[in-house]
Amino acid sequence: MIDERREAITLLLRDRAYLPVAELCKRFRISEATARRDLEALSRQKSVVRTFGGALVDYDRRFASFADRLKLAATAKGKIAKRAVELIRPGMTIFLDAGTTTFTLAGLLQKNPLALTVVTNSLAVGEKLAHVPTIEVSLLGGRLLPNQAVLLGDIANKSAAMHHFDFAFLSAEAFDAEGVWNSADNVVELERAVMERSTRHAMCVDSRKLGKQAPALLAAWKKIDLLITDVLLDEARAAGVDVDNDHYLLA
Amino acid sequence: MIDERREAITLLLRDRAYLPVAELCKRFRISEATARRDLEALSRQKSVVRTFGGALVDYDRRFASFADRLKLAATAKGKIAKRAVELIRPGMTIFLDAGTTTFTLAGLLQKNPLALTVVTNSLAVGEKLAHVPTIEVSLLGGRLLPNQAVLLGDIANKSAAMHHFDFAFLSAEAFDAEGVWNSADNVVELERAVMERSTRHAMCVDSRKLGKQAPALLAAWKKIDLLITDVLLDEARAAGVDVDNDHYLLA
DNA sequence: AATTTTATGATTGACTTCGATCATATAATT
DNA sequence: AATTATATGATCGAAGTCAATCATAAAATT
Repeated sequence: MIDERREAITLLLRDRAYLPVAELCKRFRISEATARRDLEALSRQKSVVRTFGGALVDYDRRFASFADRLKLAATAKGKIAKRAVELIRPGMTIFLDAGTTTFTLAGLLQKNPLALTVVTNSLAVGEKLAHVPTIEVSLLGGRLLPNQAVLLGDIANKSAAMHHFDFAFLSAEAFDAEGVWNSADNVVELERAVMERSTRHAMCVDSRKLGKQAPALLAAWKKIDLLITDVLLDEARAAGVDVDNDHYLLA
Repeated sequence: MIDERREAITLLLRDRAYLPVAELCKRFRISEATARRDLEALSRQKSVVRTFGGALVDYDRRFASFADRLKLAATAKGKIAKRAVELIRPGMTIFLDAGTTTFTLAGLLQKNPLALTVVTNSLAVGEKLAHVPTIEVSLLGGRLLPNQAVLLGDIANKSAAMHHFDFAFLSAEAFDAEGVWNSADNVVELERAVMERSTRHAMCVDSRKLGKQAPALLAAWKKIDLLITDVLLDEARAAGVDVDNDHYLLA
């Protein structure tokens, strides 16, 4: 009973964006106290955000704990993103991967607009830049993953082949002596398709990911154009990362 | 001064989704009264929605006055959408066009889920159905139009060719003796590309659009599989609409 | 059946927000 | 410079919201 109701509330919230306590009472024939208790419970489990007098969908929740991940190593991500934008020249067509670092990069582009074409498989990135007048945004096609707002799959891979990128900014889950890793096969398949269509590409990974592995190997070091990270070159090399100065950028 | 500040507020809100009055005061060194006046003004011009203690981005505004258009002829759209879902069988791959009627249709699918593959060029439709467990959602690729959350352009057209649809549900701006019309060339180009890849297609248009024209002719009547509308067949034929009973469905 | 746990509704007082009103300050117009 | 219009801040009573507490009802456990 109680779980059903709370389920119904989150469902309702998905459509409504905002839900006042008073309306909750009317809709479910519930006292204010219970309504508040429901909202408190839901906000505790992070599926909604409380406001004074109501609640709203955690906007960024649509991107599966995106907000939380954004906060992790936020300063490192910020530095990496900053280095990355410095590589971007007006008129370029760039690819922005799905990921928190590239999302941060998109934030920088939004604040300091350049004339660009941006292609992405992330709805978060796309929607962030769609309003910027100087930027033309294209989305890849493909399967829309539930709770992630990311496009993947065969069609996404084929979609990538329909573009050419001057620069691709890719994110990753881990990097070690073998190379750069990511979370799933379909993710690295897309990233490889993008790399093939790019003049240059950069891997944007922060120090938390050094020395780790993830389920799918994206690329060995010799295939990687540029590593942008907050790890010092010496430290990276000590961990077996096979990059030289020409393929490395300190954030 | 005042306009700049209000501009800044909407900009801030784009990132934040929610903005409490108190924070507004701090950020802009402003009294509560002014903060409230700003929010009231912005909500009057519909760019934000007021809540008790703050304001939030008009969620649906991301889809350019989508909310307003949804309300127009809502009952007719509801009926049309209902007729349309009745045509959908489990296992089908269907295309849902961008538009308020097809968005309503998506709402019905969300409430009464079938096992389906849904392809769309509308982010609103895609995000609405992405969470439904039985439905696999694919987005077309293409240019993301600012303030519309719709994918269009050459790449979108080519993307359409990567699928095959058992049924395509298309929306339109107008219909008269000549056929069915829509708002722009790039819109009808995509719709034609979709029609070519569909076993069947249905035009979903409500009575307000009868006897009108729009900038681009989508298709003449002889090329149209099915018209779903709340206009009676006799009335439609009286207005020159060249459909017979086999190609017509009353909503 | 008795007992414990959980969910709910009602009440309370503290706190917050609201809109209205008024006085002041700043900007625009004459 | 004087006047008018607009924007702002402060105050205040009304109304709304909150968390806490308590009593009751329903459900689960024994």
